[in-house]
Amino acid sequence: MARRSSSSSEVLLGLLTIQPMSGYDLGQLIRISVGHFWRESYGQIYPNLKRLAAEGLVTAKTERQKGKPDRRIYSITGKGRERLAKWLAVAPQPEIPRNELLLKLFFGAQVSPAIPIANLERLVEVERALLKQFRQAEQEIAGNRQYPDAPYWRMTARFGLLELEAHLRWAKETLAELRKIAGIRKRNTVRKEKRHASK
Amino acid sequence: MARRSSSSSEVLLGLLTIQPMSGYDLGQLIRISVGHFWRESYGQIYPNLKRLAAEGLVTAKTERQKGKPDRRIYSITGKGRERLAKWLAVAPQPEIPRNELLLKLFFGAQVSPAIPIANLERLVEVERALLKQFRQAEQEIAGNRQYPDAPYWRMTARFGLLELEAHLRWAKETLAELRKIAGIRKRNTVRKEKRHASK
DNA sequence: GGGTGCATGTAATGGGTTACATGATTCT
DNA sequence: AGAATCATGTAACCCATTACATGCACCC
Repeated sequence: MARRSSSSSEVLLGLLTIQPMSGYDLGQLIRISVGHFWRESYGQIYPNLKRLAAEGLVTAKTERQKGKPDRRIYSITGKGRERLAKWLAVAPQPEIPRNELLLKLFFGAQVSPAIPIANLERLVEVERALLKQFRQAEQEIAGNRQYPDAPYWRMTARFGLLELEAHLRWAKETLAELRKIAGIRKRNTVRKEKRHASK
Repeated sequence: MARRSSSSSEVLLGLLTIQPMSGYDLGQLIRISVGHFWRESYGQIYPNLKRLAAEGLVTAKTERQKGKPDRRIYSITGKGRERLAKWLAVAPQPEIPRNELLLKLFFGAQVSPAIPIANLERLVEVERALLKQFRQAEQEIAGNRQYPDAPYWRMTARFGLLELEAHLRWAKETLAELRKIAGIRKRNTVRKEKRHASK
């Protein structure tokens, strides 16, 4: 059967250890806290919360609001914490994520070098912006001595930082190589044109 | 509708530019060439080849063998090359892959530091082995001046190498920090025990 | 004799995203 | 007036992996 144990409910349990929250809150928090290595859509969050409640891993209470829709606030239970701890102890098996940029680069010879160059330049732009955000965020978390979780949060942030830096270094060296290839191709083209002209 | 254009057929087209191949061959080749950033299962390859043939992007002929099952050999057509080129020109949008190891580390405070430490040590082992393979493979591709694709293959291999190195550096520094945390926790535990004993 | 490799294919299953529905409030 | 935010939820769809089916040959 090999159920592809998805960890989609476990993120919810994990974040609920910080404090009780609604599904909507969880969605927000996922984006800003673990967003650089984990995504969850609401189409996944809401049904999973229901399942967790049915299993007794979380409890829910409805909070009425004026002008705004009701909120369902979920809290993790003792049983939920046990489940979380058990999941944490299972060694994560290494996954190979798909990387479309690399795949396209792999077939780069099929098109003009201008195309992989443009793709890489776009990547550099995006990642440079991300890097800036990251360094700022790191500073903010750095001073945080409140939560016992803070050191762990810093470690994952640091991962993102180092990976980004590695990507940028690679992109820089790769762009240089691609431009060299483009240069050679251009010179060849020019030479061919000259030959044609002088013929 | 937003069809999540999956690039699953495009890998096949791309690899078929190297030479005509069977679905089985494609599966093998995917694993050894782009395997470190792209996976494809046979349950995906065979139906996709059929679809590509129906669209006229590849042609197929059956090759009889003695003792072994027949092979269906696929070749890319002119139309297929066009499709591939068009796909290559579309800028890949950055994807955020899920990383279970990081997710578990993020919630590391919920359990004994021994657990994230063990997870990281396992990662280091696996990635060190991979790194060795990578360096060997790089050497082999390095001398390859045959294919015009070779430079591009080298670039993607280099990406894998730099990323692995970054991961290992991060793991090393993170393990050190985790061990420090484990040490402090141990000392505290000891002190508490002493206090209890002297009480 | 039993495992592994070659080779193709389909069906079951399940994870996950996107789109849609609803509706009040607040900002531009 | 119209867009965005808050808030929950469901249905449609899609993509992908896994399991299963078949069958011969080769090696230990």
